[in-house]
Amino acid sequence: MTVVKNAVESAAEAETAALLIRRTGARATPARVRVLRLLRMVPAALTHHEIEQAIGDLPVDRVTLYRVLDWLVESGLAHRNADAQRVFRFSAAAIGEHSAHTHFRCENCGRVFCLDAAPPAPPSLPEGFSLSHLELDLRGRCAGCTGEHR
Amino acid sequence: MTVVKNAVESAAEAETAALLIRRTGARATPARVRVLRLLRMVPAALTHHEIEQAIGDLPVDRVTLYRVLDWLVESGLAHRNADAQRVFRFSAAAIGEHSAHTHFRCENCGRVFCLDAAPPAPPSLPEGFSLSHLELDLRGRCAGCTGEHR
DNA sequence: CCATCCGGCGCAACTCTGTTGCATCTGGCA
DNA sequence: TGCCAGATGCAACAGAGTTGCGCCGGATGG
Ligand SMILES: [Mn+2]
Ligand SMILES: [Mn+2]
Ligand SMILES: [Zn+2]
Ligand SMILES: [Zn+2]
Repeated sequence: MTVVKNAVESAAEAETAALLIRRTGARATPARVRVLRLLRMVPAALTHHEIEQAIGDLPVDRVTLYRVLDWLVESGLAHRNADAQRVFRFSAAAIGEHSAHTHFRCENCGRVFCLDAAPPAPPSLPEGFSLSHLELDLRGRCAGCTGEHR
Repeated sequence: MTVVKNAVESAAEAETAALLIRRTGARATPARVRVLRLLRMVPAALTHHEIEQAIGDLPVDRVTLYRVLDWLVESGLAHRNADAQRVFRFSAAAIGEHSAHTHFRCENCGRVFCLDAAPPAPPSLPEGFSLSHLELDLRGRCAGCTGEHR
């Protein structure tokens, strides 16, 4: 019952991912669809390694996965940022909007959570300075990690 | 004239660095003093590689430099954070005050400027999240780099 | 249908950044 | 000055990501 429902939802999610990919003019290959679907369904920023684990059955080649992730970032469908352990983490981009938004990074598990709080207004800069990027960097412990030992 | 003055200032900076190091109870070794002095004099967060270049004469062993940087971070004299290219960058910690303040990083020359604008108020977090660090990350072009080609 | 083409894939080898093990050396104190 | 815990230097290692190149298979045109 729930199994069937999940399977249907799963297929729908895959189709959505495929559409988003084709919309860019590129091919909706299995690797791309599977990775984008995963990123869109998981509320966190995942590492290359975590993604490899998560799509364990029918494994994707290591390099292919790197190239899929590069392509997703380049085409605007995903974000990449280096975590505190200097490993890249990938998360699905918000559909319509590329606009800046606020992130919370858990210092225990390394995951990144996207908050819907609007970014703060930029402060006044010294004469001659120009701003191209503004982001509020928030770190601490996520709900899942609060109260865990160490 | 200016040469002499710079040399004196240079020695004074080195002595300050040595004092800060001894104050922690550890040895003020040449490598530690040279690295901390550099970080304190440069208004930017530098990579291991950039630091190696900057203290070019009398080179420090690669591994020793890594260990010096680890020690500086561990002892609270420097900060480490991974940049967008997933490389660690190191900067001197503010002496008395660790309080959050606003930084502007020039994407052309890489320098970091400390603004006196107060950091924004923290947004409300999801249930169970706790905040330990808040920083406004501002990037763009500094006054010196505005209007330069590329 | 078939030929062709080109984007994507798989594998191997490589680079870059940082770490670990271990022998040797030395800063700072007695 | 002599001592020795704590630093250093060298070599080997590890993880994350990149590059080169030949191959494959889906799209496209006849
Ligand atoms: Mn996000
Ligand atoms: Mn600062
Ligand atoms: Zn967490
Ligand atoms: Zn600049």
